[in-house]
Amino acid sequence: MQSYTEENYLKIIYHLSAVNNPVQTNAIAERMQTKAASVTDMLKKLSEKELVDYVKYQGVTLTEKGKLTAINIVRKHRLWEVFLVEKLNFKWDEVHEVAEELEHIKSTLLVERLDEFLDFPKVDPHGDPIPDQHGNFADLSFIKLSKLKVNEKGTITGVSEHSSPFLKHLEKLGLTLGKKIEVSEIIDFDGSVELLIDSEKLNISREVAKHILISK
Amino acid sequence: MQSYTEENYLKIIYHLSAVNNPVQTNAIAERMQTKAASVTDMLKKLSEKELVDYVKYQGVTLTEKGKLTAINIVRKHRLWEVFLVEKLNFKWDEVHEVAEELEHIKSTLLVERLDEFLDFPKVDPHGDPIPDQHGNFADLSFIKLSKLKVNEKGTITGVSEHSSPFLKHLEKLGLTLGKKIEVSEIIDFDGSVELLIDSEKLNISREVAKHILISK
DNA sequence: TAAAAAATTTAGATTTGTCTAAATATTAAA
DNA sequence: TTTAATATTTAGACAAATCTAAATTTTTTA
Ligand SMILES: [Mn+2]
Ligand SMILES: [Mn+2]
Ligand SMILES: [Mn+2]
Ligand SMILES: [Mn+2]
Repeated sequence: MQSYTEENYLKIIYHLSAVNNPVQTNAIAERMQTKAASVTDMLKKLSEKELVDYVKYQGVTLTEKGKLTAINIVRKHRLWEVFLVEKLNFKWDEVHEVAEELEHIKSTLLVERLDEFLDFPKVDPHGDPIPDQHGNFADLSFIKLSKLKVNEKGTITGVSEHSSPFLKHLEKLGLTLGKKIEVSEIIDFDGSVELLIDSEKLNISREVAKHILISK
Repeated sequence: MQSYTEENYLKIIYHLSAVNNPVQTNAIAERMQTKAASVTDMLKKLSEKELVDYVKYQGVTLTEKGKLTAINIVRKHRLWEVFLVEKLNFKWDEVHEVAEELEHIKSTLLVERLDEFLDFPKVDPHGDPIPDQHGNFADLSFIKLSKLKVNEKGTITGVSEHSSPFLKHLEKLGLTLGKKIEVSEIIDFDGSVELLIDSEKLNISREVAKHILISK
């Protein structure tokens, strides 16, 4: 059994390793809002428990056991986010903090019943895929909206930035999951993107476009 | 803000003080499954935070602030139990352990939305009253089934023992909340009670009868 | 009311997770 | 390829919550 803290380390290592493997001490420290020295201590402990492979100065990789543990936490996090939005009418920018706490509740029965109650959702309110109880993800293919060319069409199916200000901004612009969009123009001057949504024109910054995920 | 551990102490002091006020160190130690010395340490800390009034060797009492904190945890515990039974099809003997974890989740919005989602329940799956957000309980009056005389009738509205074996036993006997019963005989020999439920006779031990709560 | 028993507190350690400052290793630059 | 910069680890401390063993206080019993 892992502590709350150990679970958070595993989850963060899991997310970071998607970008860069093995994962570096400083990267973990930044995400955990702690100091590198504390991370080193924890890596030794997780290594002792065979949840990570850790080589001094070289970085850390999850073992199979560590990976499954991490994925299970991600599963719980995302299921709770769906619950909060679908059943308790939370906004998509309000769920993350609470899910950070709920993801540590231990009962397996609870998770499986929650999954069933929510009708086995495949994605969370931000379009992130929800792994099944064996840790398998349905593979969804996304493209960044910023990669689309003029006249290309697609549907908003995710976001790669989860901060409340960003999500609220999208909401205000009407850029929510499921919306169909078409790129009508890409402005030379600043790279901003002009979209057609419901036959209305809308200009968004390149920065925003980079964090909107599209499927065709 | 209190730690998970502090919250558990406050909740236990709250429950114990209903039986015996001020609450004694050893009583707390037993309920917390810890040692008296650890309790003394924590009482000093809670006293420091003005959550309890503590006099060395004399025992401890909750302050108004401590009491409200404790009641809020009880509120969350019971709401989550309702959720587990009503929405996730848990049995009444399966909910307590999970609720022990869920009761510490911090979001106020979550609690109020959950309350609404559950349609503002007044009692939990064991018949225990759920306080409102201000800490007020609807006052329900119970009598122990063991206090009823022959020919008296009533409805099962609660239990005063929450262990899984006891609850499963009641379930098997059909003695669930809402059932109407009548005492048809009290056996001299062992004090056991003969009931009429749905015109069927059922004999239960005095020990069981003591933990079933009746309203008329 | 003095001794014995029970309850409680203090003293001193331990574990977990954290920190700062100093030492060491790795990587990048000159 | 030596030096400088960056990344990481070690050493030593600390706060929270716990424990055991010993000391103290309160309560009960004789
Ligand atoms: Mn999230
Ligand atoms: Mn999410
Ligand atoms: Mn309970
Ligand atoms: Mn209950």
